Amino acid sequence: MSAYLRVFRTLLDRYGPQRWWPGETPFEVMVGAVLTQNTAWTNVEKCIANLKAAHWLEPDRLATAPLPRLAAYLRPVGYFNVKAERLRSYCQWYIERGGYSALARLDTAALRSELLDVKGVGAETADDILLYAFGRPVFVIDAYTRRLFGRLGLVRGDESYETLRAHFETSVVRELARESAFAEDPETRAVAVFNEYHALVVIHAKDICRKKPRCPQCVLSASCPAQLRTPTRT
DNA sequence: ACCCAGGGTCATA
DNA sequence: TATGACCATGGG
Repeated sequence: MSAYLRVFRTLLDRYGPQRWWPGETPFEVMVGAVLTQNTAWTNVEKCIANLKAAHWLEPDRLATAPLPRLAAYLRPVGYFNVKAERLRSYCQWYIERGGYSALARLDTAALRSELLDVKGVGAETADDILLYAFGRPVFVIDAYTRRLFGRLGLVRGDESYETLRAHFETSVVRELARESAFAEDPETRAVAVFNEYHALVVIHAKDICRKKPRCPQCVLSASCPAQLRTPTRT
């Protein structure tokens, strides 16, 4: 089996399917994607709970929200002034563009372009939304992905976001095409694997890197000097 | 007390 | 194109 699928299988065997993204609706996924920027997910959960309790977890409500009050609900995620503005401008765009059903009619390239035009939505947030809210075949690149595959020696890690995304997408799709055990069409298969793959990378980071004492095989934490180059043996 | 967290924008060279 | 400053709370 090829390198990227071997890593995928190893993580899947260890942790099982993650069923991402955590969130009950596509809109909640979008909100979480904005709020989790450089922030621990446990803090995001508190803010989602705040918004739900206030009945503010709706596009119309957030699009017209007074920034000071919205920022107060968002306090636990940090950067709350910045994120209040980002979340509100995202919802304004979301409503202007016709909401989910209208956006879902766009092809993936057009939808990404629209997302990137929203202030506060960068490459990773856009891809989180494309993959986990719209079900598009996009491989999300984050700091964990760079660290893990960099330390595995499969990439350098300092490539541009788009370079890495194209690399992972083509590599995984190519490796999947050699598998004969799948019946679905290639795009459905890619979405399912990209979805699980990113989730497993993040779960692996939370599992390994946060333990104390730190796991000596850790390849994800920035503060862990250990190098693990053969984690994919089965 | 220090480091890190499922980034992004803006100013500068 | 590529760094660096900045945003800011919460848990280890």
